[in-house]
Amino acid sequence: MDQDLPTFKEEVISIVRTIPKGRLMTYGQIAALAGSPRAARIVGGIAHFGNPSLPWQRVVSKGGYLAKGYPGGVLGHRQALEKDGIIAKDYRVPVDELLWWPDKNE
DNA sequence: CGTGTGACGCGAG
DNA sequence: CCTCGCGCCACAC
Repeated sequence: MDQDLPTFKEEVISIVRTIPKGRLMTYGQIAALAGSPRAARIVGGIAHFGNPSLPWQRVVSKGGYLAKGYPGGVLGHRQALEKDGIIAKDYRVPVDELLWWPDKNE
C-alpha cells in the first residue's frame, strides 16, 4: 500500500464519526487525538469542507462555545445540538457534563 | 519550495 | 465581564 499513513484530515473525520449522540468534543481535543493538539484550526477547516454527513454539530469550541461558521451561525448550531438532545444555554453548552472522550467510558 | 489561510486557543489589558 | 492580538499548524495552490 502506498501509504497506510492517514492524513490529519482523515484522522479528524474518523474521530468525529465516533462521537456518540448527546456528547460533545472540542476542536483542540479532536486535534490532539488526531496527533496535533495545536491544530484545532485545521479541524475547523476540515469541518467546513469535510463530509457533511458527519456530526460536526457535536464539535464545539473550548468551553462549550458554539461554532461561528456553522450553517446558520451559532443559532443553527444550537438548534442542531438540540436535535441531539443537547440544550445550549445561550451560545454555550454544558460541556462540563457532555464532554466525551474515546477510550474512556461513555 | 514558499505563501496564504482559518467552524481555534489563550494570554493580557 | 469584554475586546485585542498573536501563535499555531495541516493543507491547497
